[in-house]
Amino acid sequence: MNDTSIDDKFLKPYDPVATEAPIYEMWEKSGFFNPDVCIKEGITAPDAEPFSMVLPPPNATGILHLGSSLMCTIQDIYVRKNRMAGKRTLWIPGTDHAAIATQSVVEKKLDKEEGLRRHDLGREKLLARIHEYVEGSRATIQKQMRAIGCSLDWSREAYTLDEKRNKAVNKVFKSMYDDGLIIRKHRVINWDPKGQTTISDDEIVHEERDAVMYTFKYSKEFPLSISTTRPETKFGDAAVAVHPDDDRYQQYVGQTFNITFLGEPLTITVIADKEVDKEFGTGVLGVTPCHSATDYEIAERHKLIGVQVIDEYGKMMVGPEGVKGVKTAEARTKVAELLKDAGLIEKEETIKQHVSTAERSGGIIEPLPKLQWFIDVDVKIPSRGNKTLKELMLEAPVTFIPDRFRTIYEHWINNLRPWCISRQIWFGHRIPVWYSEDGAHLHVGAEAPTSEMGAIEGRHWTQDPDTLDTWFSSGLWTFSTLGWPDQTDDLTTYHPTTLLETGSDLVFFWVARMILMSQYVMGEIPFKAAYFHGLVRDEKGRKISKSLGNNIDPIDMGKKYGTDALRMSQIIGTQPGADSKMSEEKIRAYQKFANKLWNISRYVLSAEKPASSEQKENDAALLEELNSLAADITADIDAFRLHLAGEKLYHYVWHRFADIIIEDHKKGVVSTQTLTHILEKSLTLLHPFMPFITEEIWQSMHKKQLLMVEKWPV
RNA sequence: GGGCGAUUAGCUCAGUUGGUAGAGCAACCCGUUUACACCGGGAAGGUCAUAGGUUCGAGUCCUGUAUCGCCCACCA
Repeated sequence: MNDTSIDDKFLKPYDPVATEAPIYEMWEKSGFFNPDVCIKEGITAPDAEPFSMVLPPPNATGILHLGSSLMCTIQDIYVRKNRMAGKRTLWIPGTDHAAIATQSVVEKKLDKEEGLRRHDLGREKLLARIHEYVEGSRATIQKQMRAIGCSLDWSREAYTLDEKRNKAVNKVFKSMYDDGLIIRKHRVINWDPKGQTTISDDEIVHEERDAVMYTFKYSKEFPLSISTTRPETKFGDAAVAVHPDDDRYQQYVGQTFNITFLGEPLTITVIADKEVDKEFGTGVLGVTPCHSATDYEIAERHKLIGVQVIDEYGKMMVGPEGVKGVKTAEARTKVAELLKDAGLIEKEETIKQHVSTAERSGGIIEPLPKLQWFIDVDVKIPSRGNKTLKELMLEAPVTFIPDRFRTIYEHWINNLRPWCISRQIWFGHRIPVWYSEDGAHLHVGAEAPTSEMGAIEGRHWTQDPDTLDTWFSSGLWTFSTLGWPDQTDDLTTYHPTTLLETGSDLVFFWVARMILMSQYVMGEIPFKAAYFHGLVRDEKGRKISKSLGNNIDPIDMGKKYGTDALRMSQIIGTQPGADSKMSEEKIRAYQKFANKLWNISRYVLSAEKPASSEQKENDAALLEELNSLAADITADIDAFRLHLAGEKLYHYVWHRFADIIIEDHKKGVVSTQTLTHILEKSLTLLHPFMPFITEEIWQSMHKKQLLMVEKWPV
């Protein structure tokens, strides 16, 4: 008899647009994205092994790009496979408030559209506008994640700046403060004159530029010549330093000179310090404690104090006419001219120089002395076996994929300096520190101290105006999303998380910070393995950028070729840690594959069904082959070889199933029963990679259960 | 300056412990319209960057070189 019930939709090519949204809705309604529902419905055993991941929270400013869709696809493959394999599987969504990034986007928007600056609105109003903006863009992000097919547990969604996460942030801050890890101190920090805030060492991008190096003397009377690319800073010099073994200058070491530098009085002490390179320039280093981190350290060692000569807007605070009040770049030229006029310049040469710029604003970093909050990574922590944060990070048993990232990570930790965590912007977690009116007392906590808390009565307390580096709250993500500081069941079950998957550009910013925070707060690693994907580039291998206009919108691609085709095209040919190239042509290739699968299903579903079960000569061998494929695919996924798993499935479905097995069925050497079985198992194995079309076909086979929770066949 | 990665068919890339080079796309020839033209069949295409070494045997391991790329870095 003929099965006439095959759906008419199979008579046409596969239509992803009509299919995908209803399928996602069906999944979401089932509640199976939430592991608790899976247990309640008997899909998952209550004592099954957990599998958990956090979604790297996209920036609240973000729209989805090809990097995000690759990330979502990889993670969704793991989540779906493990859920099908019977694990208690949890994947937590969220968004990142991305402090500086978001505030600057909104500020630019306000300036452009309404001509408003941050101080026109004030703190409260600006924050309200930012929150409004963030709400809108979070909704977009959620929609996009659904479009990619992410099987995220939306009931557990989190936001790095929501109330619960704020509670976690404040608690960690207090605890780190009490342990002496968070300290407030004066240091030369990275000041971004454009963004008007400090930034951490990691938020600096080095750019190579041409610069003129001047070799000159402060004055005629001064015996030593120095070399610098920044003569304008020399008004702040406190010393000149030479190497202790440099015979040329030993006679001057220890002497102090009171001189005049272009009309400004300077007191210069000659010191010996091993930091100085004898071979560079004249071998004499002008020490400017307030405007160079190196010089600050040298000065500290020799107990010298410098004067600040550049302000927060990058303008000169001292100097003669034409220098004072002028921006540094301009002042530099002017000082060079004045030195030339005074006959003090000995040499001028153009050299290549690395300039530090702020990652977000592009502003040229001005090292300035400031009182800021830091996390010290070299303080012994009694509650953690007297180990330092550095040690806790180094010994964390986290597997890196590919493993070369472990070396990169360790190298970074070994060179880590105190992490500056305070920012002079308004959007973010407010530093939970209060100062008494007279400045003599300090209180750490979310609220101003009350008398019960042992505060001194009658004092007026003001909260620190600064906010925290966005990575402080991101660092808590694996446990703050699971309910910490409350001791929740989620925390017990799902932490440490099983896997973290993210871009290789986040090794330091985020991955290292999560390991730091989790090791300190939880006393355990945040995840057992960290998997890194590379950059997604265009077909010519160029970075995706606004100025090149080479952006490919994954949502558009999904509509045009099908989300499954997009997912496959991003997985195949992409190894962990390596950059990948994307083109529409590649996506189109997998659209054809989706359609092939569609037509295979059409054939199988309309194949004549035998009255009773029958065996054909090729059946046994085919089933054995399929079992071995399933084992192979499982091993590939578990060993992070998604590109191989995807390729093998593609090859099997097209060149074994379609080309050979179906043809053999036509010849009568394969039973319909076996054919149907092969289709079902192929759909199951393909489901994590191509969830929409496989579910759609599965549903057309009149299955009671969703393919999404079908048992993984190994 | 330090570290890392890549180099395989025209293009994009596989090649998991060393055992006679693979796929997709493009191009070429032929065919088919009752699963699929978003198709089928066929043929073509590579001294695996380069020079050495280890081995019975190297795309795969070791050393050097070149080119490209990335990350880190307080030589002013």
